[in-house]
Amino acid sequence: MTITVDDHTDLPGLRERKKQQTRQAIHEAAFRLIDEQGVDSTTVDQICQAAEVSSRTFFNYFPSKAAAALALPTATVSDETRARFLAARGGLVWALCDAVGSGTELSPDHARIATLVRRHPELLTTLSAMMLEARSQFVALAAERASSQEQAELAVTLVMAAVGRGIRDEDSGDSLVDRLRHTADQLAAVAGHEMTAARDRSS
Amino acid sequence: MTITVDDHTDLPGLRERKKQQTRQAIHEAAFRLIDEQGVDSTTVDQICQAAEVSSRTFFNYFPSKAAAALALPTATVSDETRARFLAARGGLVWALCDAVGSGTELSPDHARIATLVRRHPELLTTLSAMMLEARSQFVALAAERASSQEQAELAVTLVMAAVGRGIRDEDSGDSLVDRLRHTADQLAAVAGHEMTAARDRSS
DNA sequence: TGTAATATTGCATGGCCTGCAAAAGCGGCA
DNA sequence: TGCCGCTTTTGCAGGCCATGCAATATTACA
Repeated sequence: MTITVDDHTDLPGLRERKKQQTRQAIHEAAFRLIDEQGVDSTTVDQICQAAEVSSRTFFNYFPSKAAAALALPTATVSDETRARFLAARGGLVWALCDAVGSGTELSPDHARIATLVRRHPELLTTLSAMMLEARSQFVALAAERASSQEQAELAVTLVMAAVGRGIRDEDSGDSLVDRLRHTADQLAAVAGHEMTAARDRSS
Repeated sequence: MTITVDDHTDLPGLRERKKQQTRQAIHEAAFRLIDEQGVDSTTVDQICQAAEVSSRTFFNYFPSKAAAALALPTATVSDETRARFLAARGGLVWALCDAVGSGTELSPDHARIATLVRRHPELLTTLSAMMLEARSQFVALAAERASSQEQAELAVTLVMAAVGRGIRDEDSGDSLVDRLRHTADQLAAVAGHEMTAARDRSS
């Protein structure tokens, strides 16, 4: 007789738990060391020693030390995010801020990561590379609600640009989603203002 | 008796000319090989062989093969660009489009480079890293005309976001500067539209 | 022509990252 | 408990990228 646990909770099993544990250990070590010493002065081997894994294992989990320090989920649009986006009321950009923001926010400790990025701007290139990676997915998502492909791309471009700012001022009590919306609003203001004036001028 | 050339044209001298020539040779080789084989399949040594320089010399000119293929000028705000920006009429974003666009346009063959980037998206990360590098300079520039530091940063954020788009549709006959302005305009439209609606809703 | 300045090169070094195959650990089953 | 299939971890080999240093070649100029 198999002694399986009776409840229907998908308990992950020892295997999966250990994997997450290893991943977390690597991330923790990378985070701490890079925060203390900076990116360039920290070697992968150092991180491996601290996390007690082989360097080969390290690269099974992360493609680079910077990625390990950030440990952002593969910025994939989850089904849940997608459903919420499609159901959300409000405009395209408004809803997109929610999708992007909450997706990023999923990371257990995005506040810590934002601080790390602020203290070590070298990480910005890695971060923006990751966002670039995710971009096409968000465009596809946006296209499901946009009136045109172009509008979808523009909206994503705007929100992605806002992320850079939204991550910086972590201090304000607002959630990342709200900060994204606020920044998008400001961007529209700073441009729209004079742009409409310019359009008048040129016509 | 010194036999100096009499005219006041700053002719560069043999030394400088050779340097530019070497730089150009490296760029040309990197461009061609990467266009043919992709970034990852092209090694620095291949580029060096094609350009007939040692690999050590390669790194005296460019920090990476991707940078060599793009060969964008160190995206520094030239005095001329700065002067034109300060003198320009029109709004902050409007003028900034000119500064960023013409600065990028200085590259002798930005059209070729835009095509290369489109054909090899891996180069996007390098490109955006370069833009990130230049960002602070443009923020400083913008601050000289902006009413606040925040406005300066927002304006630069917007224009930089537009660059990504502006580089893509090289086809339209417009200049990069005009395309930047157009995109900034669109961005403002796509956001401003619903954002003001949202603001009304939340108040 | 001779000297100073600068550019190029070779060499050594260290770090990053990947593929491959062996070893170790986990999961189920009798 | 003991065995078998699967997944993860590890070691190793190897290639590439990138930088510092010192020697050499080239240019500038008097």
